Amino acid sequence: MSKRVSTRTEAVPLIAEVFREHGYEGTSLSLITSATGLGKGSLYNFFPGGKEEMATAVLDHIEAWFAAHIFVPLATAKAPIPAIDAMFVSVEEYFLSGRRVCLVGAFALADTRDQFSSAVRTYFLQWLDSLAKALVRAGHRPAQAKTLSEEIVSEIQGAIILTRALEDPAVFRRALKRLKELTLQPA
Amino acid sequence: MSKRVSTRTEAVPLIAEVFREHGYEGTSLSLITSATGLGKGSLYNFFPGGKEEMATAVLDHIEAWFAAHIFVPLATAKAPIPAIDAMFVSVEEYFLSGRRVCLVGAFALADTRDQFSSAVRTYFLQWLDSLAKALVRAGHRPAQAKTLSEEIVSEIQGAIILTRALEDPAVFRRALKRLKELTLQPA
DNA sequence: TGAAATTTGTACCGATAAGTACAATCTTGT
DNA sequence: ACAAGATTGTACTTATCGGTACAAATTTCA
Repeated sequence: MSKRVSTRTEAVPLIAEVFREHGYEGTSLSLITSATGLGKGSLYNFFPGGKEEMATAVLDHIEAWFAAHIFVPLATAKAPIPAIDAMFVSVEEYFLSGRRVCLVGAFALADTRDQFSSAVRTYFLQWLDSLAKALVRAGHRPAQAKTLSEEIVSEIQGAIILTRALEDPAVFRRALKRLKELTLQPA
Repeated sequence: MSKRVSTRTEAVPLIAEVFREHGYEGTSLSLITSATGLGKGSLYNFFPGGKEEMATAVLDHIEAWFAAHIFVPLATAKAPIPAIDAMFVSVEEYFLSGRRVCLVGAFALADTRDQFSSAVRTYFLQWLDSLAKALVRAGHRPAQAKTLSEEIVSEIQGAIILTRALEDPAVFRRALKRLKELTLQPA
């Protein structure tokens, strides 16, 4: 249980995992304490705003990770195809072939959507935008790139749900394979 | 708030809506009381097993609705194409163009997945299976029908997430349109 | 109508929630 | 070494949670 952690920075990814597993409402400070080894004193020292500030920190951390590993490469890499391929690899690893929940997606479904609407919206807008940019550079027409990026991001989210529902990671891998092929056929 | 309801049967859809809006953990008996007008006495009279039995009743109710309106027509209708078209119409209406959460999908993401794993699994298996059957009758090859049904069900779930994240029902409608076109092209 | 059974409001239970207060303990810079 | 500041464990508060007990009210039906 306790990972014995001692800084705010180290705590954030562990807290993220608690939110992923239990959702925002289902996450209690005692769960966070047992996941991090941090007592209330430390937690409220690191996050004076309590649970809400922890969730914000987690969402920031997630966005930073995706920006660095996915959004920026997609939007700026010279070669778009390798960047798109790398996205699919990162996505498969990050979401553990669909067994690991996308916290931002989960927040979009619950009533946390309203509380964290800006972070949720930004995350998906950045993903859609950067992916569409890469698709355009890969030879797709702008309108098609927009449609295609929406399809890809949607289906990644849906494939996580279906994978977890059926407890079969092959569902997720098949979805990624299908989506990857879609990116290779500029009309 | 209070809809003033007086039977178990009438209560179930109202309770379903509470679960959809707040998730399982976020749903409290007091929320259910204010949504239905039923006090604890009545609630525990109708649902002796408490919150868990309410969720089970809700899941059963949802499955029955989908079976009657979607799964059975898909699996048995003489003409598969109209049944598939009707599915898309029903889905768009039922999920309010993506603004309304799919409770079963949401349960698959949270740790409720374990508690209600059988209901969650069955719902999606029935959907996949009945849709694949219709696609086969519509001229798709069995393997392709299976893949395609997985793609359709996944993306419907993902489109709900994306629609809610961006607060833009057009996302959902575009996804449905795209998916519908996919069903019309047997290879 | 009146007895039996069902239904329901209310008071209560222990557990746990988020958050606060603060003294004790550690770090740190000099 | 030692004072100032940051950090943290512990005890506490208030609120709410899911659930139980049960008497009062209502319905049922002979």
